[in-house]
Amino acid sequence: MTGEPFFVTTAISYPNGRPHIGHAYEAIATDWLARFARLDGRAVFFLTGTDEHGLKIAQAARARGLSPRAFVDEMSSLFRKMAEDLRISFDRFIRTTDPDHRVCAQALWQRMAANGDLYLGRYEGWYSVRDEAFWDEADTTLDADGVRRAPTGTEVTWTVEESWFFRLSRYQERLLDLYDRHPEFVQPAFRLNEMRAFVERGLKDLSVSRTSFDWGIPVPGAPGHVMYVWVDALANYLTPTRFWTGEGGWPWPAQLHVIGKDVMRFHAVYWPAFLMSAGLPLPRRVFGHGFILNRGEKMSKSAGNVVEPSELVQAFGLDAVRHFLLRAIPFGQDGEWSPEAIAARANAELANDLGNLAQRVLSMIVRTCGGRMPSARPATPEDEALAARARALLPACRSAHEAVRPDLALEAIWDMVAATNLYLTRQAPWTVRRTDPARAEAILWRAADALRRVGLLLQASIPDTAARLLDQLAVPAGARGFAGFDTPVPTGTPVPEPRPLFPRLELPA
RNA sequence: GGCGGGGUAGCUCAGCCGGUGAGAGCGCAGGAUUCAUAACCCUGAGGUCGCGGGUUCGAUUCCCGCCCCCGCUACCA
Repeated sequence: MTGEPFFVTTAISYPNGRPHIGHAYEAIATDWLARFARLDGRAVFFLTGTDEHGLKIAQAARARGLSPRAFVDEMSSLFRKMAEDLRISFDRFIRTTDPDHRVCAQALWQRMAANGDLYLGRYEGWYSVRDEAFWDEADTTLDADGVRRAPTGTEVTWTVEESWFFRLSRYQERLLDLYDRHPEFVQPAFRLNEMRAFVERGLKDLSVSRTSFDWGIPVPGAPGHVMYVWVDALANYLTPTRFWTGEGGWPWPAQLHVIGKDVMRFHAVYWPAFLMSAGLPLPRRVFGHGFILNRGEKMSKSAGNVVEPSELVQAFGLDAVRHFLLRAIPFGQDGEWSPEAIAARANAELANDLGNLAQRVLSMIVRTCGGRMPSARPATPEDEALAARARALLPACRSAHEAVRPDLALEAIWDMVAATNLYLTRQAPWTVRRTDPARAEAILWRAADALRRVGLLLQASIPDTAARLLDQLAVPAGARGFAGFDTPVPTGTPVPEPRPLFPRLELPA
């Protein structure tokens, strides 16, 4: 049931700018997956990090008057800090400048070369000396003065550069076969269709080295060449496996790569082709999530709507942010975000539905049950109905986890919270206890146990709040894994005086 | 242009292979209640189900045309 190891990754971030809510979203969603799997007793390896090579980094560093190395040291630390602030439970924060990653990327390269898939060729295109970059012809303009210019306004000239190429064209059939045999490889499903359509149109070989800049991993045996993005960046997933030594690493393949929809092709086409070339197993799945739009608009510096994750956490608290992102947006779709939406969701669900439920149940237990966990007593049909729902919650959440849909898991959990509130209102233990104290205790026990299960499951999404809830329910630290899902808190266990679980938030002015 | 997906209550969306009075959550308005974080519970809100045709006893659900939106259509990650 729970034996399968779970190696899960985010994409690595390109730290030429500061982390934004999009980075936070991917990290939080993947963190939910990792925490859930750990709670479910699986061996988890959660990898995230930064992709630090390339021209843009070198340019950004120069603009700051820093060496590339000094620049990425600083920028990467911002991403790591973000992950820590968001309580992302990564097992390794990888940097593509890490020594073992360099070895890994070169080992991958050599495997691909050994398979005859890398050859020296020429990369040609419209090159801007000022930008140090090639531009698509479609992006350039031929101005009235007869000069062709890049979007940046700099002059471009047709330039030929020596480059290593990967024989991607060899892999068209094998990729299509992969999509046919393992349609779950690319998710959501509509992305698979896009990837298949892309591959069906025919694949050209891929330029995978550059000589025009040197901030990158050297190509083995090819002085002057550094790897150009794909082999370097994608190899990060392989680095913790130490596949090149055959020992000491986390077992490959990864179960899941969580990525943004913008890097779908690189993970669903190039990456499996690289691995096939290297004779390595493929990851089980690649899941492309959507973007978080600020009031319906993509964030950009020019629009002045860039929000840093730390600001959100400061304004609303970490769990309000985590809860909103996981709950409010169907994972895989784009979603909209606003301060009002975060606060409204937190108030309605964390404070009112959940927090108030905990408060009403626990305060009655403390006040009317002598501060000790009551006992179940014979169950009524209403009790059984609630219990059946509660038991079904773990399987439902497991399904949502398997489907990479935290939103569906949280929907099921909040249905349970609502059912428990309704149960409590209908059973009215505050009235029953005047005539039948034992029955009132049984009702409170039933509600408390539903809350306990909710609390266990919420550890994946809102770990701080969930921990407080479980503390208040007197759930022992050793009984908080899903293995204990059907194990109630023993009758008679002292229950502490409850404190409001989650405060109502005021809207920022 | 090609391929794919969409346009359903103020907002976000459910609505398998056509059929009793078109749903949920949020928001809003009433009510009830007081165990509880003015929370929980109940009720209502009267939406051309994008537009126009067609098939059918009957279509939001099938077919055709049109309008609009979105994704993919290779070297910025």
